Amino acid sequence: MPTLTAAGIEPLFRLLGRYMVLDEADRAALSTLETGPICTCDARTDIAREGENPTVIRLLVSGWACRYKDLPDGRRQIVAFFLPGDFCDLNVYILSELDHSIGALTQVRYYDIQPQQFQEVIDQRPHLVRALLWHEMVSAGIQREWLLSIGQRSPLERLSHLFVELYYRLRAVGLATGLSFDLPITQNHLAEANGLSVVHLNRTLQEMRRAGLIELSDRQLRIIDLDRLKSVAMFNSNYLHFNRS
Amino acid sequence: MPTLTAAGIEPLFRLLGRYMVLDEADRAALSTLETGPICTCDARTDIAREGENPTVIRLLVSGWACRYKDLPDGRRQIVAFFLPGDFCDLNVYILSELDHSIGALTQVRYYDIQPQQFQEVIDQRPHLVRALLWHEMVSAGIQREWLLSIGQRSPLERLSHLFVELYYRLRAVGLATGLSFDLPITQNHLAEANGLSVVHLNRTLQEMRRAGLIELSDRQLRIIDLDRLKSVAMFNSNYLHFNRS
DNA sequence: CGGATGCTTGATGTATCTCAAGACGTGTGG
DNA sequence: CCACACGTCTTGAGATACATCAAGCATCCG
Repeated sequence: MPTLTAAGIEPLFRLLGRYMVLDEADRAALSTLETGPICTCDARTDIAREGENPTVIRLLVSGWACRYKDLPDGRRQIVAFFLPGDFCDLNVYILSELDHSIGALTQVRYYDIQPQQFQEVIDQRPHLVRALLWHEMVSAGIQREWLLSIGQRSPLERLSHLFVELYYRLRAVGLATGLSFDLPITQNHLAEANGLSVVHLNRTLQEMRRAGLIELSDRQLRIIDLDRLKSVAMFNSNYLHFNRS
Repeated sequence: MPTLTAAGIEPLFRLLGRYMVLDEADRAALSTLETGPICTCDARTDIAREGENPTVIRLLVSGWACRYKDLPDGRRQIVAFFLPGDFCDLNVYILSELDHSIGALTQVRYYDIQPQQFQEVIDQRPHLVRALLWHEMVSAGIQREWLLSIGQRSPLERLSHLFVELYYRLRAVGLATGLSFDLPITQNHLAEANGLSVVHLNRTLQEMRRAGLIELSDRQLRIIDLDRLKSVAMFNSNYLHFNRS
Protein backbone atom coordinates (compact mmCIF):
# COMPACT_ATOMS: atom_id res chain seq x y z
CA MET A 1 0.00 0.00 0.00
CA PRO A 2 2.32 2.77 -1.14
CA THR A 3 -0.23 5.47 -0.40
CA LEU A 4 -0.25 4.44 3.21
CA THR A 5 3.44 4.84 3.84
CA ALA A 6 3.36 8.63 3.62
CA ALA A 7 2.33 9.35 7.18
CA GLY A 8 2.00 12.29 9.50
CA ILE A 9 1.00 15.76 8.52
CA GLU A 10 3.98 16.51 6.37
CA PRO A 11 1.62 16.92 3.39
CA LEU A 12 -0.25 19.60 5.32
CA PHE A 13 2.97 21.48 5.96
CA ARG A 14 3.77 21.41 2.29
CA LEU A 15 0.28 22.48 1.34
CA LEU A 16 0.08 25.46 3.67
CA GLY A 17 3.68 26.28 2.90
CA ARG A 18 2.63 27.12 -0.62
CA TYR A 19 0.45 29.91 0.67
CA MET A 20 2.56 31.21 3.52
CA VAL A 21 6.02 30.70 4.93
CA LEU A 22 5.74 28.47 7.99
CA ASP A 23 8.24 28.82 10.80
CA GLU A 24 9.05 26.26 13.46
CA ALA A 25 6.45 27.61 15.87
CA ASP A 26 3.80 27.22 13.19
CA ARG A 27 4.81 23.65 12.56
CA ALA A 28 4.85 22.89 16.23
CA ALA A 29 1.38 24.29 16.70
CA LEU A 30 0.04 22.37 13.73
CA SER A 31 1.72 19.21 14.95
CA THR A 32 -0.54 19.16 17.98
CA LEU A 33 -3.33 18.30 15.54
CA GLU A 34 -1.86 14.88 15.05
CA THR A 35 -1.55 14.01 18.70
CA GLY A 36 -5.00 12.42 18.74
CA PRO A 37 -5.77 8.90 17.55
CA ILE A 38 -5.56 8.24 13.85
CA CYS A 39 -8.53 6.71 12.04
CA THR A 40 -8.37 4.11 9.32
CA CYS A 41 -11.06 3.44 6.79
CA ASP A 42 -11.28 0.79 4.09
CA ALA A 43 -11.77 1.55 0.44
CA ARG A 44 -15.37 1.75 -0.72
CA THR A 45 -16.74 2.71 2.67
CA ASP A 46 -18.28 5.97 3.82
CA ILE A 47 -16.50 8.22 6.25
CA ALA A 48 -19.53 10.44 6.70
CA ARG A 49 -23.06 10.34 5.36
CA GLU A 50 -25.35 13.09 4.15
CA GLY A 51 -27.79 14.04 6.88
CA GLU A 52 -25.41 13.41 9.74
CA ASN A 53 -24.54 16.10 12.22
CA PRO A 54 -20.92 17.04 11.59
CA THR A 55 -18.83 17.51 14.72
CA VAL A 56 -15.23 16.98 13.69
CA ILE A 57 -12.75 18.38 11.20
CA ARG A 58 -11.05 15.66 9.22
CA LEU A 59 -7.48 15.88 8.08
CA LEU A 60 -6.52 13.30 5.49
CA VAL A 61 -2.99 11.96 5.85
CA SER A 62 -2.88 9.09 3.38
CA GLY A 63 -5.05 7.60 0.67
CA TRP A 64 -7.71 9.24 -1.47
CA ALA A 65 -11.23 10.19 -0.44
CA CYS A 66 -14.01 12.08 -2.12
CA ARG A 67 -16.97 14.26 -1.44
CA TYR A 68 -20.04 13.06 -3.29
CA LYS A 69 -23.75 13.62 -3.59
CA ASP A 70 -26.30 11.12 -4.79
CA LEU A 71 -29.85 11.09 -6.05
CA PRO A 72 -32.67 8.88 -4.78
CA ASP A 73 -32.42 6.68 -7.87
CA GLY A 74 -28.75 5.94 -7.33
CA ARG A 75 -27.03 8.36 -9.69
CA ARG A 76 -23.94 9.65 -8.00
CA GLN A 77 -21.67 12.63 -8.55
CA ILE A 78 -18.24 13.01 -7.05
CA VAL A 79 -17.86 16.72 -6.41
CA ALA A 80 -14.35 16.76 -4.97
CA PHE A 81 -11.30 14.61 -4.47
CA PHE A 82 -9.48 14.75 -1.16
CA LEU A 83 -5.77 14.11 -1.30
CA PRO A 84 -3.29 13.72 1.55
CA GLY A 85 -2.93 17.02 3.39
CA ASP A 86 -6.48 18.14 2.64
CA PHE A 87 -9.06 19.03 5.21
CA CYS A 88 -12.34 17.39 4.31
CA ASP A 89 -14.38 20.14 5.90
CA LEU A 90 -12.92 23.01 7.76
CA ASN A 91 -16.16 24.78 8.59
CA VAL A 92 -19.12 22.48 8.17
CA TYR A 93 -19.21 21.61 11.82
CA ILE A 94 -21.16 24.81 12.41
CA LEU A 95 -23.98 23.35 10.33
CA SER A 96 -26.49 21.02 11.85
CA GLU A 97 -26.72 18.66 8.94
CA LEU A 98 -24.26 17.48 6.33
CA ASP A 99 -25.51 18.11 2.76
CA HIS A 100 -23.12 15.62 1.19
CA SER A 101 -21.30 12.40 1.92
CA ILE A 102 -17.63 11.62 2.24
CA GLY A 103 -16.32 8.32 0.99
CA ALA A 104 -12.99 6.58 1.00
CA LEU A 105 -11.79 5.72 -2.49
CA THR A 106 -8.78 3.77 -1.27
CA GLN A 107 -7.80 2.71 2.18
CA VAL A 108 -7.31 6.00 3.99
CA ARG A 109 -5.95 7.33 7.22
CA TYR A 110 -7.08 10.58 8.76
CA TYR A 111 -7.25 12.51 11.99
CA ASP A 112 -10.53 13.48 13.57
CA ILE A 113 -9.90 16.91 14.99
CA GLN A 114 -12.20 18.59 17.47
CA PRO A 115 -13.10 22.16 16.52
CA GLN A 116 -11.97 23.23 19.95
CA GLN A 117 -8.58 21.60 19.50
CA PHE A 118 -8.35 23.38 16.21
CA GLN A 119 -9.23 26.66 17.83
CA GLU A 120 -6.31 26.29 20.21
CA VAL A 121 -3.89 26.04 17.33
CA ILE A 122 -5.30 29.19 15.84
CA ASP A 123 -5.21 31.02 19.14
CA GLN A 124 -1.56 30.11 19.38
CA ARG A 125 -0.66 31.16 15.85
CA PRO A 126 -3.40 33.55 14.68
CA HIS A 127 -1.81 34.28 11.34
CA LEU A 128 -2.41 30.65 10.33
CA VAL A 129 -6.04 31.61 9.76
CA ARG A 130 -4.91 33.26 6.58
CA ALA A 131 -3.39 30.05 5.24
CA LEU A 132 -6.43 28.02 6.23
CA LEU A 133 -8.78 30.53 4.67
CA TRP A 134 -6.63 30.35 1.58
CA HIS A 135 -7.00 26.60 1.52
CA GLU A 136 -10.77 27.03 1.66
CA MET A 137 -10.74 29.53 -1.18
CA VAL A 138 -8.74 27.12 -3.30
CA SER A 139 -11.28 24.39 -2.60
CA ALA A 140 -14.05 26.72 -3.68
CA GLY A 141 -12.06 27.64 -6.77
CA ILE A 142 -11.63 24.01 -7.69
CA GLN A 143 -15.35 23.50 -7.28
CA ARG A 144 -16.05 26.32 -9.73
CA GLU A 145 -13.51 25.02 -12.19
CA TRP A 146 -15.18 21.62 -12.14
CA LEU A 147 -18.49 23.26 -12.90
CA LEU A 148 -16.88 24.92 -15.91
CA SER A 149 -15.42 21.56 -16.93
CA ILE A 150 -18.60 19.57 -16.70
CA GLY A 151 -20.73 22.32 -18.16
CA GLN A 152 -18.55 23.34 -21.08
CA ARG A 153 -15.51 21.18 -21.69
CA SER A 154 -15.72 18.09 -23.88
CA PRO A 155 -14.95 14.76 -22.22
CA LEU A 156 -11.42 14.80 -23.63
CA GLU A 157 -10.78 18.33 -22.43
CA ARG A 158 -12.41 17.58 -19.10
CA LEU A 159 -10.35 14.53 -18.34
CA SER A 160 -7.18 16.27 -19.47
CA HIS A 161 -7.99 19.13 -17.16
CA LEU A 162 -8.59 16.83 -14.22
CA PHE A 163 -5.27 15.07 -14.73
CA VAL A 164 -3.36 18.33 -14.85
CA GLU A 165 -5.13 19.51 -11.71
CA LEU A 166 -4.35 16.30 -9.88
CA TYR A 167 -0.75 16.51 -11.02
CA TYR A 168 -0.33 19.99 -9.57
CA ARG A 169 -2.11 19.15 -6.36
CA LEU A 170 -0.16 15.97 -5.81
CA ARG A 171 3.10 17.65 -6.64
CA ALA A 172 2.30 20.29 -4.06
CA VAL A 173 2.24 17.65 -1.35
CA GLY A 174 5.21 15.72 -2.69
CA LEU A 175 3.26 12.86 -4.22
CA ALA A 176 4.32 13.23 -7.83
CA THR A 177 7.67 12.09 -9.16
CA GLY A 178 8.59 13.77 -12.38
CA LEU A 179 5.46 13.77 -14.51
CA SER A 180 4.08 10.60 -12.95
CA PHE A 181 1.83 9.97 -10.04
CA ASP A 182 -0.17 7.25 -8.39
CA LEU A 183 -3.80 7.28 -9.51
CA PRO A 184 -5.30 4.76 -7.09
CA ILE A 185 -8.92 5.13 -8.18
CA THR A 186 -11.02 3.23 -10.68
CA GLN A 187 -12.36 4.36 -14.02
CA ASN A 188 -15.74 4.25 -12.38
CA HIS A 189 -14.68 6.95 -9.97
CA LEU A 190 -13.29 9.04 -12.80
CA ALA A 191 -16.59 8.65 -14.62
CA GLU A 192 -18.58 9.70 -11.58
CA ALA A 193 -16.41 12.75 -11.13
CA ASN A 194 -16.76 13.79 -14.74
CA GLY A 195 -20.44 13.15 -15.29
CA LEU A 196 -19.75 10.45 -17.88
CA SER A 197 -20.65 6.80 -18.28
CA VAL A 198 -17.83 4.35 -17.57
CA VAL A 199 -17.93 3.15 -21.13
CA HIS A 200 -17.42 6.58 -22.53
CA LEU A 201 -14.78 7.43 -19.98
CA ASN A 202 -12.87 4.32 -20.96
CA ARG A 203 -12.99 5.32 -24.62
CA THR A 204 -11.88 8.83 -23.79
CA LEU A 205 -8.90 7.44 -21.90
CA GLN A 206 -7.96 5.40 -24.93
CA GLU A 207 -8.23 8.47 -27.08
CA MET A 208 -5.85 10.27 -24.74
CA ARG A 209 -3.39 7.40 -24.93
CA ARG A 210 -3.65 7.28 -28.69
CA ALA A 211 -3.06 11.02 -28.85
CA GLY A 212 0.15 10.52 -26.88
CA LEU A 213 -0.99 12.68 -24.00
CA ILE A 214 -0.71 10.18 -21.18
CA GLU A 215 0.20 6.67 -20.24
CA LEU A 216 -1.92 4.90 -17.69
CA SER A 217 -1.52 1.40 -16.38
CA ASP A 218 -1.25 -0.33 -13.06
CA ARG A 219 -2.70 2.71 -11.32
CA GLN A 220 0.23 4.82 -12.49
CA LEU A 221 -0.45 7.88 -14.57
CA ARG A 222 2.34 9.36 -16.59
CA ILE A 223 1.91 12.65 -18.38
CA ILE A 224 3.82 12.48 -21.63
CA ASP A 225 3.60 16.09 -22.70
CA LEU A 226 2.45 18.46 -19.98
CA ASP A 227 2.29 21.52 -22.21
CA ARG A 228 0.16 19.78 -24.76
CA LEU A 229 -2.07 18.33 -22.09
CA LYS A 230 -2.58 21.78 -20.59
CA SER A 231 -3.29 23.17 -23.99
CA VAL A 232 -5.91 20.52 -24.74
CA ALA A 233 -7.48 21.13 -21.34
CA MET A 234 -7.31 24.91 -21.67
CA PHE A 235 -5.75 24.78 -18.27
CA ASN A 236 -5.13 28.01 -16.39
CA SER A 237 -3.58 27.38 -13.00
CA ASN A 238 -4.76 30.65 -11.48
CA TYR A 239 -7.64 28.97 -9.65
CA LEU A 240 -5.22 26.93 -7.56
CA HIS A 241 -3.72 30.15 -6.19
CA PHE A 242 -0.33 28.61 -5.71
CA ASN A 243 1.42 31.95 -5.67
CA ARG A 244 2.02 33.46 -2.27
CA SER A 245 0.44 36.88 -2.01
CA MET B 1 -37.56 48.37 -13.25
CA PRO B 2 -39.28 46.58 -10.41
CA THR B 3 -36.10 44.89 -9.26
CA LEU B 4 -34.55 48.26 -8.62
CA THR B 5 -37.19 49.53 -6.24
CA ALA B 6 -36.22 47.13 -3.44
CA ALA B 7 -33.41 49.14 -1.93
CA GLY B 8 -31.20 49.09 1.13
CA ILE B 9 -29.94 46.05 2.89
CA GLU B 10 -33.28 44.77 4.06
CA PRO B 11 -32.66 41.62 1.96
CA LEU B 12 -29.45 41.01 3.88
CA PHE B 13 -31.32 41.28 7.18
CA ARG B 14 -33.80 38.70 5.99
CA LEU B 15 -31.08 36.42 4.70
CA LEU B 16 -28.98 36.41 7.83
CA GLY B 17 -32.11 36.30 9.93
CA ARG B 18 -32.75 32.84 8.57
CA TYR B 19 -29.56 31.59 10.17
CA MET B 20 -29.55 33.58 13.39
CA VAL B 21 -31.88 35.88 15.30
CA LEU B 22 -30.73 39.45 14.72
CA ASP B 23 -31.32 42.07 17.39
CA GLU B 24 -31.37 45.83 16.95
CA ALA B 25 -27.67 46.18 17.70
CA ASP B 26 -26.88 43.66 14.98
CA ARG B 27 -28.99 45.53 12.49
CA ALA B 28 -27.44 48.82 13.46
CA ALA B 29 -23.95 47.43 13.01
CA LEU B 30 -24.81 45.91 9.66
CA SER B 31 -26.44 49.14 8.57
CA THR B 32 -23.10 50.90 8.66
CA LEU B 33 -22.21 48.79 5.63
CA GLU B 34 -24.58 50.82 3.52
CA THR B 35 -23.28 54.20 4.51
CA GLY B 36 -20.82 54.25 1.61
CA PRO B 37 -21.69 55.21 -1.95
CA ILE B 38 -23.87 52.80 -3.87
CA CYS B 39 -22.71 51.51 -7.25
CA THR B 40 -24.89 51.01 -10.29
CA CYS B 41 -24.10 48.76 -13.18
CA ASP B 42 -25.95 48.20 -16.45
CA ALA B 43 -27.13 44.82 -17.63
CA ARG B 44 -24.67 42.85 -19.71
CA THR B 45 -21.61 44.52 -18.25
CA ASP B 46 -18.90 43.10 -16.05
CA ILE B 47 -18.56 44.10 -12.43
CA ALA B 48 -15.23 42.34 -12.03
CA ARG B 49 -12.99 40.44 -14.41
CA GLU B 50 -10.96 37.30 -13.93
CA GLY B 51 -7.34 38.17 -13.27
CA GLU B 52 -8.07 41.38 -11.40
CA ASN B 53 -6.86 41.91 -7.89
CA PRO B 54 -9.94 41.86 -5.65
CA THR B 55 -10.00 44.53 -2.97
CA VAL B 56 -13.63 44.99 -2.01
CA ILE B 57 -16.52 42.92 -0.76
CA ARG B 58 -19.64 43.45 -2.83
CA LEU B 59 -23.11 43.40 -1.36
CA LEU B 60 -25.85 43.19 -3.94
CA VAL B 61 -28.95 45.18 -3.08
CA SER B 62 -31.03 45.00 -6.24
CA GLY B 63 -30.98 43.22 -9.57
CA TRP B 64 -29.37 39.92 -10.53
CA ALA B 65 -25.71 39.22 -11.12
CA CYS B 66 -23.71 36.10 -11.74
CA ARG B 67 -20.35 34.55 -11.24
CA TYR B 68 -19.03 33.03 -14.44
CA LYS B 69 -15.95 31.49 -15.95
CA ASP B 70 -15.09 31.34 -19.61
CA LEU B 71 -12.76 29.46 -21.90
CA PRO B 72 -10.39 30.98 -24.46
CA ASP B 73 -12.71 29.98 -27.30
CA GLY B 74 -15.69 31.80 -25.85
CA ARG B 75 -17.60 29.02 -24.14
CA ARG B 76 -19.03 30.37 -20.92
CA GLN B 77 -20.37 28.80 -17.77
CA ILE B 78 -22.39 30.66 -15.17
CA VAL B 79 -21.40 29.07 -11.87
CA ALA B 80 -23.59 31.09 -9.51
CA PHE B 81 -26.45 33.53 -9.44
CA PHE B 82 -26.28 36.46 -7.06
CA LEU B 83 -29.62 37.72 -5.78
CA PRO B 84 -30.36 40.78 -3.66
CA GLY B 85 -28.87 40.35 -0.20
CA ASP B 86 -26.01 38.17 -1.42
CA PHE B 87 -22.35 38.95 -0.93
CA CYS B 88 -20.52 38.33 -4.18
CA ASP B 89 -17.32 37.39 -2.41
CA LEU B 90 -16.84 37.53 1.28
CA ASN B 91 -13.29 36.27 1.38
CA VAL B 92 -11.64 36.52 -2.01
CA TYR B 93 -9.97 39.80 -1.20
CA ILE B 94 -7.23 37.84 0.52
CA LEU B 95 -6.31 36.36 -2.84
CA SER B 96 -4.10 38.25 -5.23
CA GLU B 97 -5.99 37.33 -8.36
CA LEU B 98 -9.63 36.66 -9.14
CA ASP B 99 -10.18 33.25 -10.74
CA HIS B 100 -13.60 34.13 -12.14
CA SER B 101 -15.61 37.06 -13.39
CA ILE B 102 -18.70 38.74 -12.05
CA GLY B 103 -21.27 40.05 -14.45
CA ALA B 104 -24.50 41.99 -14.14
CA LEU B 105 -27.44 40.13 -15.66
CA THR B 106 -29.86 43.00 -15.14
CA GLN B 107 -29.25 46.52 -14.06
CA VAL B 108 -27.88 46.09 -10.53
CA ARG B 109 -27.06 48.16 -7.50
CA TYR B 110 -24.50 47.13 -4.94
CA TYR B 111 -22.26 48.42 -2.22
CA ASP B 112 -18.50 48.20 -2.43
CA ILE B 113 -17.41 47.44 1.10
CA GLN B 114 -13.84 47.76 2.28
CA PRO B 115 -12.61 44.69 4.16
CA GLN B 116 -11.59 46.99 6.98
CA GLN B 117 -15.04 48.51 7.22
CA PHE B 118 -16.37 45.00 7.32
CA GLN B 119 -13.96 44.09 10.07
CA GLU B 120 -15.32 46.90 12.20
CA VAL B 121 -18.82 45.49 12.01
CA ILE B 122 -17.53 42.11 13.12
CA ASP B 123 -15.48 43.60 15.93
CA GLN B 124 -18.63 45.29 17.11
CA ARG B 125 -20.82 42.19 16.91
CA PRO B 126 -18.49 39.16 16.88
CA HIS B 127 -21.27 36.61 16.84
CA LEU B 128 -22.24 37.82 13.36
CA VAL B 129 -19.28 35.86 12.07
CA ARG B 130 -21.32 32.76 12.55
CA ALA B 131 -24.10 34.02 10.30
CA LEU B 132 -21.64 35.16 7.66
CA LEU B 133 -19.79 31.87 7.78
CA TRP B 134 -23.14 30.18 7.41
CA HIS B 135 -23.86 32.23 4.32
CA GLU B 136 -20.56 31.09 2.86
CA MET B 137 -21.32 27.46 3.63
CA VAL B 138 -24.66 27.78 1.88
CA SER B 139 -22.95 29.24 -1.18
CA ALA B 140 -20.56 26.32 -1.19
CA GLY B 141 -23.47 23.93 -0.80
CA ILE B 142 -25.26 25.47 -3.76
CA GLN B 143 -22.10 25.10 -5.80
CA ARG B 144 -21.97 21.39 -4.99
CA GLU B 145 -25.63 20.93 -5.76
CA TRP B 146 -25.12 22.54 -9.16
CA LEU B 147 -22.33 20.11 -9.85
CA LEU B 148 -24.70 17.27 -9.04
CA SER B 149 -27.31 18.83 -11.32
CA ILE B 150 -25.07 19.34 -14.31
CA GLY B 151 -23.31 16.04 -13.85
CA GLN B 152 -26.29 13.80 -13.22
CA ARG B 153 -29.68 15.41 -13.64
CA SER B 154 -31.39 15.48 -17.02
CA PRO B 155 -32.09 18.90 -18.49
CA LEU B 156 -35.70 18.72 -17.32
CA GLU B 157 -34.70 17.75 -13.80
CA ARG B 158 -31.91 20.29 -13.81
CA LEU B 159 -34.07 23.21 -14.80
CA SER B 160 -36.78 22.18 -12.38
CA HIS B 161 -34.21 22.06 -9.63
CA LEU B 162 -32.89 25.49 -10.46
CA PHE B 163 -36.37 27.00 -10.39
CA VAL B 164 -37.13 25.51 -7.00
CA GLU B 165 -33.82 26.75 -5.65
CA LEU B 166 -34.42 30.24 -6.98
CA TYR B 167 -37.89 30.21 -5.52
CA TYR B 168 -36.61 29.39 -2.04
CA ARG B 169 -33.77 31.86 -2.22
CA LEU B 170 -35.97 34.66 -3.48
CA ARG B 171 -38.65 33.90 -0.94
CA ALA B 172 -36.00 34.12 1.77
CA VAL B 173 -35.33 37.72 0.84
CA GLY B 174 -38.96 38.61 0.28
CA LEU B 175 -38.86 38.61 -3.51
CA ALA B 176 -41.42 35.90 -4.20
CA THR B 177 -45.15 36.44 -3.99
CA GLY B 178 -47.05 33.24 -3.59
CA LEU B 179 -45.50 30.78 -5.99
CA SER B 180 -44.44 33.45 -8.46
CA PHE B 181 -41.30 35.47 -8.85
CA ASP B 182 -39.56 37.80 -11.21
CA LEU B 183 -37.10 35.97 -13.45
CA PRO B 184 -35.32 38.90 -15.10
CA ILE B 185 -32.76 36.91 -17.06
CA THR B 186 -32.75 35.55 -20.60
CA GLN B 187 -32.99 31.98 -21.78
CA ASN B 188 -29.40 32.39 -22.86
CA HIS B 189 -28.39 32.93 -19.24
CA LEU B 190 -30.37 29.90 -18.15
CA ALA B 191 -28.64 27.87 -20.83
CA GLU B 192 -25.21 29.05 -19.74
CA ALA B 193 -25.96 28.19 -16.14
CA ASN B 194 -27.20 24.72 -17.04
CA GLY B 195 -24.59 23.71 -19.56
CA LEU B 196 -27.14 23.48 -22.36
CA SER B 197 -27.56 25.07 -25.76
CA VAL B 198 -30.19 27.81 -25.94
CA VAL B 199 -32.18 25.76 -28.37
CA HIS B 200 -32.39 22.80 -26.09
CA LEU B 201 -33.10 24.96 -23.09
CA ASN B 202 -35.98 26.53 -24.93
CA ARG B 203 -37.43 23.12 -25.72
CA THR B 204 -37.00 21.99 -22.16
CA LEU B 205 -38.91 25.04 -20.98
CA GLN B 206 -41.71 24.17 -23.34
CA GLU B 207 -41.73 20.65 -22.02
CA MET B 208 -42.09 22.01 -18.49
CA ARG B 209 -44.97 24.21 -19.55
CA ARG B 210 -46.65 21.32 -21.35
CA ALA B 211 -46.22 19.17 -18.25
CA GLY B 212 -48.05 21.80 -16.24
CA LEU B 213 -45.10 22.45 -13.96
CA ILE B 214 -44.62 26.14 -14.57
CA GLU B 215 -45.85 29.17 -16.42
CA LEU B 216 -43.30 31.59 -17.75
CA SER B 217 -43.93 34.75 -19.67
CA ASP B 218 -42.98 38.39 -19.47
CA ARG B 219 -40.12 37.54 -17.15
CA GLN B 220 -42.55 36.19 -14.58
CA LEU B 221 -42.20 32.62 -13.45
CA ARG B 222 -45.12 30.94 -11.79
CA ILE B 223 -44.75 27.53 -10.22
CA ILE B 224 -47.98 25.65 -10.76
CA ASP B 225 -47.36 22.65 -8.55
CA LEU B 226 -44.43 23.04 -6.17
CA ASP B 227 -44.58 19.51 -4.84
CA ARG B 228 -44.55 18.00 -8.28
CA LEU B 229 -41.76 20.31 -9.38
CA LYS B 230 -39.68 19.31 -6.36
CA SER B 231 -40.40 15.70 -7.07
CA VAL B 232 -39.29 15.98 -10.69
CA ALA B 233 -36.15 17.81 -9.58
CA MET B 234 -35.46 15.38 -6.74
CA PHE B 235 -35.12 18.48 -4.65
CA ASN B 236 -33.85 18.20 -1.10
CA SER B 237 -33.65 21.58 0.58
CA ASN B 238 -31.05 20.51 3.12
CA TYR B 239 -28.21 22.12 1.19
CA LEU B 240 -29.72 25.56 1.70
CA HIS B 241 -29.45 25.11 5.47
CA PHE B 242 -32.43 27.29 6.16
CA ASN B 243 -32.95 25.81 9.59
CA ARG B 244 -31.35 27.70 12.45
CA SER B 245 -28.98 25.49 14.38
C1' DC C 1 -37.36 52.77 -40.70
C1' DG C 2 -33.17 49.64 -39.55
C1' DG C 3 -30.64 47.13 -36.25
C1' DA C 4 -30.23 44.80 -31.76
C1' DT C 5 -31.91 41.37 -28.79
C1' DG C 6 -34.56 37.53 -27.52
C1' DC C 7 -37.74 33.63 -28.43
C1' DT C 8 -39.14 29.85 -31.33
C1' DT C 9 -39.11 26.16 -34.77
C1' DG C 10 -37.25 22.70 -38.25
C1' DA C 11 -33.78 19.74 -40.17
C1' DT C 12 -29.61 17.21 -39.68
C1' DG C 13 -25.62 15.09 -37.59
C1' DT C 14 -23.23 13.13 -33.94
C1' DA C 15 -21.67 12.50 -29.36
C1' DT C 16 -22.85 9.98 -25.69
C1' DC C 17 -25.67 6.56 -23.23
C1' DT C 18 -27.47 1.97 -22.60
C1' DC C 19 -27.33 -2.79 -22.85
C1' DA C 20 -24.66 -6.83 -23.24
C1' DA C 21 -20.84 -9.73 -23.15
C1' DG C 22 -16.13 -11.30 -22.61
C1' DA C 23 -11.37 -11.22 -20.57
C1' DC C 24 -8.47 -10.72 -16.82
C1' DG C 25 -6.83 -10.67 -12.04
C1' DT C 26 -7.62 -11.44 -7.21
C1' DG C 27 -9.35 -13.17 -3.13
C1' DT C 28 -12.04 -16.85 -0.81
C1' DG C 29 -14.16 -20.98 0.65
C1' DG C 30 -14.64 -25.82 -0.23
C1' DC D 1 -5.49 -26.59 -5.15
C1' DC D 2 -9.41 -25.69 -7.65
C1' DA D 3 -13.93 -23.45 -8.44
C1' DC D 4 -16.19 -19.57 -8.09
C1' DA D 5 -17.53 -14.88 -7.21
C1' DC D 6 -16.35 -10.31 -7.71
C1' DG D 7 -14.34 -6.11 -9.32
C1' DT D 8 -12.33 -3.89 -13.13
C1' DC D 9 -11.32 -2.93 -17.82
C1' DT D 10 -12.59 -3.42 -22.53
C1' DT D 11 -15.30 -3.89 -26.84
C1' DG D 12 -19.49 -4.01 -29.96
C1' DA D 13 -24.11 -2.73 -31.47
C1' DG D 14 -27.97 0.12 -31.34
C1' DA D 15 -30.81 3.97 -29.73
C1' DT D 16 -31.39 8.74 -28.64
C1' DA D 17 -30.61 12.99 -26.50
C1' DC D 18 -28.43 16.85 -27.44
C1' DA D 19 -25.77 20.24 -30.34
C1' DT D 20 -25.42 22.79 -34.47
C1' DC D 21 -26.98 25.40 -38.25
C1' DA D 22 -30.42 28.13 -40.20
C1' DA D 23 -34.34 30.90 -40.54
C1' DG D 24 -38.48 33.51 -39.12
C1' DC D 25 -40.87 36.45 -36.01
C1' DA D 26 -41.70 39.80 -32.28
C1' DT D 27 -40.32 43.58 -29.56
C1' DC D 28 -37.80 47.46 -28.43
C1' DC D 29 -35.09 51.48 -29.44
C1' DG D 30 -32.35 54.63 -31.94
